[in-house]
Amino acid sequence: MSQELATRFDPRAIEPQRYRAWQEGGYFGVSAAEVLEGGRQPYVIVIPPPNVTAVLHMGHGLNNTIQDVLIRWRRMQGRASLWVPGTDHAGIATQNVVERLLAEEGKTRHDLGRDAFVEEVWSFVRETGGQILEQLKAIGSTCDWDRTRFTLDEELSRAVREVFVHLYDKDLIYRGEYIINWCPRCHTALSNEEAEPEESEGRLWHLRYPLAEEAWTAAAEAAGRGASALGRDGDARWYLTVSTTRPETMLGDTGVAVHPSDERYRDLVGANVELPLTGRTIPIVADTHVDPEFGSGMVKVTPAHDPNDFEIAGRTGIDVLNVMTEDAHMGENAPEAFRGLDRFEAREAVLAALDAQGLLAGESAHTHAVPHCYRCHTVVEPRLSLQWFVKMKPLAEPALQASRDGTITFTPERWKKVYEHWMENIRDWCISRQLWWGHRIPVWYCTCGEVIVSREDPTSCPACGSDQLEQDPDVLDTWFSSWLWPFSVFGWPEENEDLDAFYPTHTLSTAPEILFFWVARMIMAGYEFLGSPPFTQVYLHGTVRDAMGRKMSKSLGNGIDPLQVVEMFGADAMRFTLINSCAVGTDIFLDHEDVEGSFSVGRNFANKIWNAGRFALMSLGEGPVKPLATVADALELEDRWILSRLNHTAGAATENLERFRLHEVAEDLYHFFWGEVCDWYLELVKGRLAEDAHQATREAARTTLVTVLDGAFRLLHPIMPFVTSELWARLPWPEGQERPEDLIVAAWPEAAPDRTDEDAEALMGTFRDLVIEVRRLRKEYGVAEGTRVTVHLSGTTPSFAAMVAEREGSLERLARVNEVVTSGGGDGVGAHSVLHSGVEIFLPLKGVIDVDRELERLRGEISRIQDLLTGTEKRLANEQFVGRAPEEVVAKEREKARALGEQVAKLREKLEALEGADR
RNA sequence: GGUCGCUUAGCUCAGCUGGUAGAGCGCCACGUUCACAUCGUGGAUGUCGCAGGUUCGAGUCCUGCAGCGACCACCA
Repeated sequence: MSQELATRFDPRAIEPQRYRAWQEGGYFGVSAAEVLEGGRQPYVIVIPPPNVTAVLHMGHGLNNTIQDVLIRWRRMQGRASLWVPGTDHAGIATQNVVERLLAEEGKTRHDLGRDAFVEEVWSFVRETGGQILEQLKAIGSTCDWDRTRFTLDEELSRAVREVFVHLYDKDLIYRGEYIINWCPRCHTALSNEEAEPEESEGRLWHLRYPLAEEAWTAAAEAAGRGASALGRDGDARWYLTVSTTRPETMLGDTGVAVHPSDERYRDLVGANVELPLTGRTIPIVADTHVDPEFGSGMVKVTPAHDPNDFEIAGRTGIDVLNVMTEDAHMGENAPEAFRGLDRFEAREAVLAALDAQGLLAGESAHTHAVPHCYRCHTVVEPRLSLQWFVKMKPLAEPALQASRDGTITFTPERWKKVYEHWMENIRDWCISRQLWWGHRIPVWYCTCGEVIVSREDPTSCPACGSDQLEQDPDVLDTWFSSWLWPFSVFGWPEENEDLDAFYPTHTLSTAPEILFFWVARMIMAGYEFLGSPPFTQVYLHGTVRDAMGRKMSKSLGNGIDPLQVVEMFGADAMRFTLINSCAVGTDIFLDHEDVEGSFSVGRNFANKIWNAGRFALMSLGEGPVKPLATVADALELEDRWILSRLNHTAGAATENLERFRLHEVAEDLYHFFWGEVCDWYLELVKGRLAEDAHQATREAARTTLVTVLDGAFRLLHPIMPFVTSELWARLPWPEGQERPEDLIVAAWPEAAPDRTDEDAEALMGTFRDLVIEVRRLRKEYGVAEGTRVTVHLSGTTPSFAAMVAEREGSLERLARVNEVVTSGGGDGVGAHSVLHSGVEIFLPLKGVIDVDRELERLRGEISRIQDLLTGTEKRLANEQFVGRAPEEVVAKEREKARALGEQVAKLREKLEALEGADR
């Protein structure tokens, strides 16, 4: 049967069938009964739901591979391992996609109207949405697909509605006028997290505001005290100077502020200022927000267009005047000359108008961070508007406590601090979005003024009985459904068995970028609505970046398509490469211009596993395999050694998985399989597996090989499920031992202290030393590959000598040694060396290599290098050179001299070894 | 400005509780011995950012300095 296996691993030939077989075997699904009645311990992960319109990218590839590794590992441990999949309706993102499609037909969403547009989005989502879940199957994800959820499902919408009403009834949801981040293009509010600041070179303009005449006397005195904001037009009017990066907002100024303890301006507080271009008069007020040290210590206050200024207005009682429309054009409150202008046009116009009146004092360069819309990149406009908010402070308390007392852990741990810092300074959450796609806010307004917040759609007003109710037009922030995900997927608020069995979940794996957006809010929701944490371990993985360190993204075109990688090298290769690169807390670098190079580690390893398995299956033959216990007496050193190593590796793998040290798991398994099983065990055991080998030793080797491969495949399975299960399924099985029906549910190997064999490990270590040293000496002295050599050892211990005597066949095979003399000796021409164990090696070379020719070659080499060295030393002795050449050149020359000197010394040593002895 | 983190081989990074510096990729040489050239064997390359300190011993702990980065908050 083994002849069927190709010499190269071809993942396309096995992966799809394997996945189908698992699905048909029903290995992904877990029922509540298994936990509640069967007593199985659950292990649950809810997937971070990708956007319903998303296409798999490498970030998903990484995150979902991590989750699948954990899920598969726990499943093998016997846990009721459940991974719940699903997608997110992704408000703005999805609406944008459909709006763009409409735009291609020259239509806007307004042309369709709300209901038709939402229906359009639905049909788009039904047709093309969720393809990412299909793509997850190609990378091997073992989600329980029967539990797939969507944040707009009826069940989940019920949870959203319940939560809104619950919070509203607790006075934790309120509606208020606030300055929010507004995207004038998307026409919606953005949370702080959705407004992405970007450093930009801006300008700071200095504007002059004339003081009302009655304040001139005070102004003159203030100027005498060093009030730098004050100035005068010759002998005429007094004015003050304020600075701004957004001059157009001055049209909405309703005050000028100074710090209350700023002595310079104390007499001017309460005085009036004539606001240019508007004909309005505004007061000077005192507020602690002003930094007396910055600029002139005087600030223009625009409450409707700046969050800080809005707060100043709240404290000082000055007016709030909105001069812009929702498109960020100048609105009806702006002077007629500017009305209708876009904000940037208005900026120019205002500057020109001020300049014309001599009120522009100048400008200076100014670097500051300007927030942009995370979706469309438009400059965000702070905007006064009526929005719904959640009071977060009360929700944050238990969620903060959970981190502090260790109920919830963060990996890497540094995120704990970041999380706690954010929670301690939490702000209210603006949850309304001016979109059509999403959960409609469950609030109705009656003409009588009554506000109805209800779990069911009301038909009439409970206050006046009118049926003229109007629902709030806004929808909820996408995260308002996402934060309920860990329990809404199990049917909450309905009491049910799934919830009992699977909530709280265990691990949440995601990117640190959404720690605040999502993770923190889920924790708060868990405590508020179910009184318990939604999960107990938060694992935050790194970002996938390109060779230049840039985040992989569609817009930069530097992404690598995971499906392409699967097509080229297989899912196993991709999974291994990703896990092998994700050391805790570090980002992953892949080169999109060299996909093959990026994934060669995984591809090569998968191929290595395949070929080792292929060889083993061929060598094992068809006959029955004996159980380990029955061949115990016939085990050879290498058998005991590799079984001990397997045990050790299993222990390390378990420990590292528990601590999310996935990179270490991958690396350890790679070295165990390649560096120990393949490089040593298989090589050592080849002779013993031959048909004509001694029966007892052959059976011991067969049993050990099966045991080791079984163990190795189990350990590798979570990371490389396809190649391992394909080979595992073909392994012959020890007689009388029960064989699990599939590797995917085979028991995870747990380490046992009594399976560690210290003696075997130590002896094997010295044996490996010996082989490596002989190989090295052979190469160094140019012994031809096929030539056999004799090895003399002195200073051996009896056990070492015995071990070597037993391993002569192996030494022949591994190092082309035809005889080992352990009684010391070893005179004559040859190579000497000392092992770590202190044993001395002598390799006679007389008759093995042409000593005279080697001597001649060495002498030639030495004189050649000596010439180079002499030249270099001459240069270094030359004062002209050392004095005038650039320092780095001289340093390089010194380095060269040192290296050459070392080389010569080494060659001389070798020469002496060959010459010294009498031949 | 605040907080956190990073600086180890040409590149990307491991090195978890202090005990003789590691991996992958790349590089050099040799190799068609029947699992694998997506391979084998051997090799070269590091004053572990700089300066101090604790210790028998420090890449690992402490202090300072320099450079880089992330996040948060932003000063008009």
